[in-house]
Amino acid sequence: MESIVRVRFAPSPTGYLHVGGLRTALYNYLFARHTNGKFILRIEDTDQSRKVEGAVENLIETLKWAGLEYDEGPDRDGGYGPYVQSQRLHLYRQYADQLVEQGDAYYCFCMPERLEELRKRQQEQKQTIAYDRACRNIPVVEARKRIENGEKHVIRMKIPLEGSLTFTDVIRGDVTFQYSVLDDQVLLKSDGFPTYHLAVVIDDHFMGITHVIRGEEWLSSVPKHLLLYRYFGWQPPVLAHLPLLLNPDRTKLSKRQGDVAVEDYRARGYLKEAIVNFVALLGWNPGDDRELFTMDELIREFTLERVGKSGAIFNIEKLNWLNQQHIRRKDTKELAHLLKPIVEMKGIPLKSDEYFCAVVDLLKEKLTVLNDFVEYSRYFFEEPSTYEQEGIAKHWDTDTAHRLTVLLDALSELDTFTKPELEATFKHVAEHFGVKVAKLIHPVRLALSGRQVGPGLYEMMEILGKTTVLKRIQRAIERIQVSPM
RNA sequence: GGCCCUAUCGUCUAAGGGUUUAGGACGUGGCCCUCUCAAGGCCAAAAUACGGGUUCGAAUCCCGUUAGGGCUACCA
Repeated sequence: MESIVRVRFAPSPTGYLHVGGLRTALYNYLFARHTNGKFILRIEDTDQSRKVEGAVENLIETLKWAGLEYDEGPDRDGGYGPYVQSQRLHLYRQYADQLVEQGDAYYCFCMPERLEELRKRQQEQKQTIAYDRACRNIPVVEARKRIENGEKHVIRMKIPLEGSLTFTDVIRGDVTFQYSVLDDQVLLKSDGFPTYHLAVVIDDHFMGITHVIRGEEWLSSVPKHLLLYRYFGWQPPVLAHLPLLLNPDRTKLSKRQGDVAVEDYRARGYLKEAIVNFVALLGWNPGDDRELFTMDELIREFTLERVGKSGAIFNIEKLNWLNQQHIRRKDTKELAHLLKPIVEMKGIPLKSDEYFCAVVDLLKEKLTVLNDFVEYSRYFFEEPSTYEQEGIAKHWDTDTAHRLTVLLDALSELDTFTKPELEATFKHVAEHFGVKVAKLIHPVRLALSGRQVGPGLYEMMEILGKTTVLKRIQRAIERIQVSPM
């Protein structure tokens, strides 16, 4: 069957992909995949003053990293291109002119300074802030003459002077606006670029967009868009306005109150699986108690009907937990592949792939973020440079030195250096001294890793290998004897 | 200021008029397990913003208040 659903993610390239943007993109993506529709990426770069070099590439890279593959976009033509608004300028001009021709829009020659002053005055007098429609009644013939004379101008849409408009939003239900509170919105700026409102309507129409799924900040401009659809005689898409993502203090999620760029989370060692899972759950739930989802499961379960209405705070604690869960579930080889560059970047000498995987397998259940691995695993790759002070005080004394010496002898006798033999040896030596095995384990862990906490000691020893283990215990004994606590 | 949206544990949320002593998860506290740390298991504290209706019955429907948010640009 031919697919009919077409949705788009339409960001402005102002720098990086925001986590709120990621969620919008994700919901669009999930909806498209769930309905066997198309997911389209469109770049909304109509504000020349906010252009940021490399932002588009960065956006695309992050989107792909997160696993949101689009069917059509700037670098993937689907016959509805171009997918960058600055390359569609002729279209906007043409349709803006058509609206003027029809009498649904007009040329406006008001200078920014006058508008600024108007706003200021309205604000002081506590009036509704809106354009006073000074140019609305200039005859088109006269306006054209002024344009020919080189006068700067914009094109504004005509809002009906009275009446109201009601529309249905999939998430919010029926919403009504009085025309009287709407402004004669600028559609085409004096630099020939369209404003968002004109461009979004024209592009969504010509790209065959069936469902507009975007942030709630757009809800109040819906009447303007719907009016444009009516002026053009086009069928408007289904609308779904998503609740906003919030800072811990309930203001709109922003920089300065923590990271908002997806790439920052990526750099801090969060898995794409965890981030996707997490933002999916911010405003949507499957209707039961499940919380851990793969992308495929999200695609299967996602519906707009289960999207909530209220804003959600971006809570890092839950993300940490999800990241931990996804790390534990990840295949060791894949995880090792992700971890390797992080460790390499710190200049830590890696050993064989086999050795590295063994370490990853042992430590993966202890990681909250990937970057934790660097410090958790360091002693597997290089000699510990220091021993934790508290550990020395707690676990190392002259008695220990004596016990370790005996243990060292016993260990050096071992032919196979695996958990069962190690366990038996420790038990045996502990019994010989009449102490608990813990009395040996803790000092040895400190000797081998320099730390008080870590994975199971026998597993650790198995990976480190006999030679390294004996060497490090010997070194610890010497250290204790030099400066006994 | 005006318009619009929203309102259940600290946080994410379930419950779509009776199945509810309002369920789950994160986080927090306790216990168990245990060589440490995690993980895991068990337990606990923790919410329907407030006030009116409608109804035999309201977290759920209506109105108001309050609070928060969004919009109010030749930004998106």
